[in-house]
Amino acid sequence: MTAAAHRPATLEDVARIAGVSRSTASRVVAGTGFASPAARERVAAAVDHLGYVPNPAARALVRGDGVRLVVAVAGTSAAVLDDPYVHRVVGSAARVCTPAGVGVALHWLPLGEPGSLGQLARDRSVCGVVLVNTTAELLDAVPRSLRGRVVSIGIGSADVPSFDVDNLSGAGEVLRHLYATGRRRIAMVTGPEWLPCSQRPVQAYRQLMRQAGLPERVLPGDFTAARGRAAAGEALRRWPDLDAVYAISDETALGVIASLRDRGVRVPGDVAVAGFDDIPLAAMTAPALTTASHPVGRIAVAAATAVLDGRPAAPETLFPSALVVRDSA
Amino acid sequence: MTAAAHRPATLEDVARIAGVSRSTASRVVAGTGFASPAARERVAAAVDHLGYVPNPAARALVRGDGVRLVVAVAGTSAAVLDDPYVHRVVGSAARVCTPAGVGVALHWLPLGEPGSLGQLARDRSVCGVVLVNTTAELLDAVPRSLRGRVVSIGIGSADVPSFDVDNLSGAGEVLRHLYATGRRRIAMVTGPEWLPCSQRPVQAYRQLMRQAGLPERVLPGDFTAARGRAAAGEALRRWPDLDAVYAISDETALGVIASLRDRGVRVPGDVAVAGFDDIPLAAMTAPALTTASHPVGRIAVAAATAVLDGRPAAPETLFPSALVVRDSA
DNA sequence: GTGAAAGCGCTAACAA
DNA sequence: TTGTTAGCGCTTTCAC
Repeated sequence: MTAAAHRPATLEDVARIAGVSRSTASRVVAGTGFASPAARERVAAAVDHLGYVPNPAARALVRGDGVRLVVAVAGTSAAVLDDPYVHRVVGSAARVCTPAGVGVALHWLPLGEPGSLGQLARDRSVCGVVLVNTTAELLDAVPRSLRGRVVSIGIGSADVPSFDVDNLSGAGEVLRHLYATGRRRIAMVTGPEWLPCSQRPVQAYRQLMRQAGLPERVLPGDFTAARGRAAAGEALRRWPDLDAVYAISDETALGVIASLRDRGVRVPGDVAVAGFDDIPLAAMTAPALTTASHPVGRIAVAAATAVLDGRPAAPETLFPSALVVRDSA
Repeated sequence: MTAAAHRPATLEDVARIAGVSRSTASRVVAGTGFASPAARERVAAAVDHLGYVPNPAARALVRGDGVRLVVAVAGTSAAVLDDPYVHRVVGSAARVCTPAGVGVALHWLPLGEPGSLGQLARDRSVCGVVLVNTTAELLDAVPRSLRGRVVSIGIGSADVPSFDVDNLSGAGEVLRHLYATGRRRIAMVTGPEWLPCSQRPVQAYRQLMRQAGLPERVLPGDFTAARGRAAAGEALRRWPDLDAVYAISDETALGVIASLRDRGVRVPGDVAVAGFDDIPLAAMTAPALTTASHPVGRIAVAAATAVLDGRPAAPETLFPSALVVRDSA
């Protein structure tokens, strides 16, 4: 790697220096096809000498396989793109895509406008799509041409493999823990109503409550701490005998705790609170948060890798969620 | 926008349908150069009819301007790429780059291996670089060929415009607040020692302590909550008369508070604790965290936009940091 | 095993 | 104002 040539080297330069044709140079650089050991060596030397770096855009153009992986987030407003969860997904995806010479783009998918997916499908620079917060409606609108290069973090469909945390059993574990520690008046703060993947934990909740003959108390949420604050007040007002709150996000749970504290309700003494995600700060709060783990990074990596590889993925890949018992419940 | 043609339309198709040449179609689609109103209209109709989406990769190839914006994070290990702060930067950058047809890539820049920047400079698919956690050494190693398309979030140089929070005055404000509320034995938990942009707050600290005739007590940190826990113990051991801790990240501050609480030290009664960033959860903890705001998203957006635009940016753009007084100090 | 040639989708001179 | 021509950097048949 020589000092910066002012114009970055191209494969043509490499070929010339190595005394071979561009085709041969291409074969050894891309590691595809045949080449004599001698040629191999001389090309390698030239690459090294020139500090040659292949241009993924040119390669993608000729092979027709795109240079951008799109993370497409469904939601009611573009504000969903500011969500910390989304940023974690994008960050992890970017890390995986970099070695492949692929960049990550971040799109908002307006609910009820499934047409925006067609746009992505017709953009030849898009090598694939990772859907986040999908709905059944959106899944149905996935164009044929996207098949095999689209996956979903959340619910999936026949055409769209899904990667998600096993939130059904995760929720079950948390709820059983609440029950086992004597809680009987358990309220749940859910995710947005339109979001299918937040329905699973609700199912788990309803089922368990029914089995145990306990009242079902569900409050809609949106994963934010602010909503947690509000929900706690509402819960207390509607159900004064409340002895536990299960929130579907750690942020929300912390909001619940903050609100409870402000009102002089002790946690976990009077009311136990549990969350979902196990964010790093969950261990630092007072009381430390009881929650269930959520390997967002690993899920995003798996989803992005599946798109990049282009191999047919399993219809559903579930990542385990583990109960983490701390102080709040 | 017709139902999905199986093969996405190209400019050629648009031109044919519109009955014009490819160049004319290109001119009206790209909005560059002349075209008669008639041509304009027919091309627009064809685009609409075909659902044509331009291929940014092809465009970038011919214009020589790259399809990826690289977020390059310096650090001692690749683990820096998992940092929530980095993810926020990547997420915000991705959002800005998407309309331009540019994807975001995430690179680790090993400390002491400035050569890795050359690699990026020679990759023609890279339209620009946003440096994060830069050092002077790295800045000096920025290749000429990157000039005009590289910026830094953190310290800058003659060739690299910097975008950063005004952490000097932010830190000053926090420290003055601590002093004004009667704290006199103030310890500071800093960022990594090799990281220049975390030195500014330390300067502010040392200067203020000196002016006030107070002891200087600095502990190295790494922005994590875990380090905060450890640092609190260390501080208590070395300086039993401690009455305040100023941590350079909210996570660290929350770790400090957790550790203090475990040891029976009351916050803010015995020891006040302040942080830096104002993460959303800072308002939810007990006690709620006193801190200074840090508009990471806006900074990242400005940095990415500057790279994308390619216009010469001001050598230094400072974003204001505001003191947020809550309960912990 | 290797090279010549064609072309991915697009833009930018240049001519008409 | 428009079309023709020549590529951008790379991969990939297809002959040799």
